[in-house]
Amino acid sequence: MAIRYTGSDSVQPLFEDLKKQLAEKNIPLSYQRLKVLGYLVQSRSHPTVDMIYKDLKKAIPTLSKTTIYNTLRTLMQAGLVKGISIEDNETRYDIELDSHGHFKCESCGTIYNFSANIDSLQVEGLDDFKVNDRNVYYNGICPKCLSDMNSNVD
Amino acid sequence: MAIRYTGSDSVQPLFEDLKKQLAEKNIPLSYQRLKVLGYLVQSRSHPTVDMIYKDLKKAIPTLSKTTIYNTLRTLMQAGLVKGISIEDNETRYDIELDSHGHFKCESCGTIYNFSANIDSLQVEGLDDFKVNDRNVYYNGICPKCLSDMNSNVD
DNA sequence: ATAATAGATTGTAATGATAACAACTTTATA
DNA sequence: TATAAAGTTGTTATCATTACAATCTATTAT
Repeated sequence: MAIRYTGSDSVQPLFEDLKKQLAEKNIPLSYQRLKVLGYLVQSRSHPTVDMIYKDLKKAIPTLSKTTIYNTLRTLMQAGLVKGISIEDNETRYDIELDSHGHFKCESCGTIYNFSANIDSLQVEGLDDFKVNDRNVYYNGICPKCLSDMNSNVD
Repeated sequence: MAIRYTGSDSVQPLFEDLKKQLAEKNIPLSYQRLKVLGYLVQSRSHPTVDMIYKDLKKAIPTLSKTTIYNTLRTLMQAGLVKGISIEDNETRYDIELDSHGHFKCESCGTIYNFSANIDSLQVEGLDDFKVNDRNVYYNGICPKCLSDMNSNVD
């Protein structure tokens, strides 16, 4: 399977580490920010702003969508969160961990992580460029949808 | 330099080849479609819909933006054109050639091509996935902006 | 050549994600 | 406790993209 970082045992330490990183950067963790960060850490589902909003709204009825946008911008500027846009109008957000690729299923829309050693990619002609970030996006059909398709063929 | 496919000598054959491909797929080339395709081939600048529209509007005053969208969708479905979305709300369009990476300058917004051997990338965990497309997106500062920054330091 | 039909183009209106902004609330500081 | 700074909220504005209906163009059959 391609999904990584899903072991629930790794969630808690990760969360603690992120909180520490924010403290070090003097970014105060309000209740809302804490919840957004916790959502990203625990779901690991590359959610959209709307997904985060709808889910957290249950626990925080006064929550505003603007706060989600603001918080995500703050977390991105702090380098803890990354926005990923795979040919979709809605940006998705992911905790910034060690380099990994993203696979988007064209059938169900799910975005999977997969292990990718970005240093192994042979590139040419970037000698004079200052590279800050490297992303790998794949598209295709995920195993789940592949088997669904096969069982629906008549 | 990272830019490829800019030799003007290669533009004409490329254009002819694309026209042939379209003919083979029974996609009629209207005047508008021809112009859009020609724009993509000759500029190789990863334009947005608006850029294409504004530029072609000069030559075709009756041109509609919807036609640009329609044409690009048609060309994408035919596999000749690819939409690329590097963390920007506006989709950019590129002629589909042999695999190459895209570099977006965070300062000036220009998107450069660079040579990338996507087969060399070491990935893991995609055995059960059907991969249809692979993309590599880099971010950073381009040489031009780098030198501008240096000369502006006081 | 002409009529019928399918497809392409156009302009307008609708949708939906994101940003701008001002008012209000909370937290930190003196 | 008073004051300032920052965070949150709701509303409004913006802008890319899509939906849709009307018009135009090209192709095919008569």
